[in-house]
Order: sequence, then C-alpha cells, then structure tokens
Amino acid sequence: MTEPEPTPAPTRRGRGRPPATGRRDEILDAALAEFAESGVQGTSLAAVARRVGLSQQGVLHHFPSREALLIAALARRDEVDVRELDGLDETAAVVELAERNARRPEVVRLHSLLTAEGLTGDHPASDYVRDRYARVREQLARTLRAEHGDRLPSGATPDQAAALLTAAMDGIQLQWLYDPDSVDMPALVGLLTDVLRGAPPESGRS
Amino acid sequence: MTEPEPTPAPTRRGRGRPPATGRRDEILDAALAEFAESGVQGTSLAAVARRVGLSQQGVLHHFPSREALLIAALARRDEVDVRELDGLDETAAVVELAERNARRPEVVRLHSLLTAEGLTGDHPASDYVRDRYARVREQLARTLRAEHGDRLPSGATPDQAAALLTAAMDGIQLQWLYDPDSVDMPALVGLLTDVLRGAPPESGRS
DNA sequence: GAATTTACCTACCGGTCATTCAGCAAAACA
DNA sequence: TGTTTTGCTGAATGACCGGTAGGTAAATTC
Repeated sequence: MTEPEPTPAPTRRGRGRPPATGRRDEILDAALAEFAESGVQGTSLAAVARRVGLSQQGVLHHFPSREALLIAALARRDEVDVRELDGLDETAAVVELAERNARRPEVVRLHSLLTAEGLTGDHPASDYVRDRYARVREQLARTLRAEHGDRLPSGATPDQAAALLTAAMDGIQLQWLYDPDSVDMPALVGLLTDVLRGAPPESGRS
Repeated sequence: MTEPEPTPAPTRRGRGRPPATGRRDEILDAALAEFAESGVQGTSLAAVARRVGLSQQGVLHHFPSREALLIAALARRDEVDVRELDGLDETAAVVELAERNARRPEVVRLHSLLTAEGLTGDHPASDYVRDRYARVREQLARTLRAEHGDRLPSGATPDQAAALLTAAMDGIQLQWLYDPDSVDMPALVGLLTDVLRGAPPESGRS
C-alpha cells in the first residue's frame, strides 16, 4: 500500500476521443490468465499481447510498463478476492469455497503460483500475498471466535485454527493441482473443520 | 523417471587429466541456492556461474545445457529429501521435521518455490514434485496406519490424515516464510497431529 | 472542418538469455 | 617429451526481453 492509486483508470481529459475502458480489462484478464499458466516471471509482455490480439506496444500503450501491468492485474484480482472473502462468515462456507474452487483450476493455479512467487525478492506479488494472508486469517479467526469463543472444542485457539485452515487449503490446492482425480478438496477441508471443531468421528466422508 | 542416469558423474576415460568431481557439486549447490532465492524460472546460467566464481561457459562445460543443470540439481536435492523422509517413521517425527525446517528457511523456500513452479507447463520440477508428494503421503499414511490402524481416533483415514498433514505443512511453511515471527510451525503441526489423533484438548501450546 | 485525444502500429535500441566454437593451461600417462 | 584429457576463458550468435520514438487512423469537441 505505497501508492493510493497504482494505475488509475483513464479519465476524460478535454475533448478528443474518449478512452475505451474495455481493452484495459481485456489486457488485465489476459495477463492474469497468462500468470496462471506460466507464472509471473514466465510471462512476457509479448505473450499477454498475443492473447488479446495486440502488438506488444499496443499493451504498453495502456500500461506504461510491464511492472505497472502486473500491479494493475494483481489489483484487479484483489477486488474479486476481497468479495469472496466476505462470504466466509461461517465455518461451513470454507467447504463451499473448496467446492467452488474445485470447479475453477485456473484461479487456484493463479493463487498458488502468486503465493510462491511472492517469496522471491521484490516481487510485485509480495504485498498482494501478504495482505491476502492477513485478511484471510483475520476473517477466519473472527468467524471461528464468533462460533466458539476463545477456544475451540478441539483445544485450538481461533488464531491457530485459522492459520491451520488457511494452510491446509493452500496445501490441498497444491496436491489437487498436481493430481485432481485423487484429491477431494471439499472432503478434506470438511474433515479438517470437523476435527478442529471437535466433532465426533462420523464415518461418512470419503 | 524417464532416464536412469540423467547426468552421469564423469568417469575416468583414458590417461589424461582426471576429472575433478568437486566443482560439479559446487555448481549444483549454487544452482539450488539460486533457485531458493529467485526461483527456477528466475535463475540464469550467469547467476549460477557468478555464485561459483566461474564464467557462464565454465558452468556449461560441466553440464551440457541449462536444462541438464536444472535436472541434475533437482536430482541432488532429491537425495537429501529421500533421506529425510526415512525419518518419518512415527507421527512425532513430523513435529521434529517442522522444528528442523524452522532453522533453515532456504530449504523451505526452495521447496515451496519448486512446488509451485512445477505447476507451470513442462517444468523440470514437475516430476520431482509429483514424486515427492507421492512418497511423502505414502510414507506418512504408512506410519499413521501402523500407529492407529485403518481409522484414526478423530475419524480420519490414514490417507486423509496424510494428505491433510502434508498440506498443512506446505501451507504453514508458506505463511511462515512470509511472516516468520508470528507463525510457530512446530506448534501448529503439533496441534494438527494431536487433533487428528483425537487427543484431548491440552491448553499448553501457544 | 480544425483541433485534440485515444488507440493503436512499425521500426528500432540496448540488454540479457542460452548456446556454440575455438583456443589455452594444467594434469596425468606413455 | 609428447599425447591426451580435463577445466576452463573469450568471443560470437541469434532469440527474446522491456522500452522508446515516430507515425497513422479514428473518434470526439469546438
């Protein structure tokens, strides 16, 4: 959060031709799709341009530099993320999220790749991931605390359970991406939530 | 496992100067260190060369191509991995592993980066990660089955518990790498193993 | 219609990338 | 001593990278 407006949308400035906002979003979506396939480091301006059917310089017309494009793309992704996070107002919603994710591997891939790439020095995804972790764990801990107070039946604190749930979701996603058929994301997430809430062993889930 | 010997160690062939095996390993270690810092995609031959104090061509003398170097480096890393996996012969060992990992962030970084990068198309780390996942989960499931039979007290099957434990370790490592001070890896891993084994809530761990 | 602003494109530049080639010094053996 | 093999270096190549400069067509206002 160093800059208030990383890449402000183009605004009308005088009389000339009005800016077409559609292309901008097309480019951002193409960039995010490319990230999910090849990673941020592995994505070139040319690849993004090719995807939207523009020349490399056409892309550079909408975003002053590669870096600016990355940041804008992450900001766009962030909007969606924030909206999804609001849905986690009860523990069961985590399982629903896992079910939804199981139907959109590209999003999961993008998230997993960004999380790891943010670890490398001065990567544009670093802040995005850090913020995301903070928000997710906080939201999750709040939900757990509202449901169980300061200590879950299993003995875990809300903060611990939130960290574990977040971690498990990330890790399960990785295993699922490597082998979608033999990893049942919702079942595993559901199992963990049950166990953390100290639910009695039901022999149901596969 | 396509090739039996990806990069065979140099062997004496005639009378001339004997090959010095030391340099090879130096280069591989430098490559792995560089991967941990910048990722595989972000690592150039020049960067590896600089780290060992050689010219780019000096590195290429020991390995025919960049690709060969990557594969050899991953194979080297794999040897260590296999040895560590043997130690997981009881559930408590997972916590010890977490404690050990908390003292060597570079190894954890390397592992996390490789796991994610292996997701991108035809990446040399793909096979490495896939094999690793298979081994870890199998070993873990075997240990859990030996200790608890076909169903843990919490109701989870050994396979489920193994997947969850592996996932949680990976996810916790990510959170820890982003914020080492506020994430207690061994505590969280210990908590999860306790919960999975259906242990009564002890108010001990922080 | 003139002025202006957007939305591109082609051409170009310097840097970095992996890879190849030619060569040289050191080390072993005959 | 001569030969062979290893372990390098220096120079060159072509692909690709992000970024700049300059130009053109379309859209909009005056």
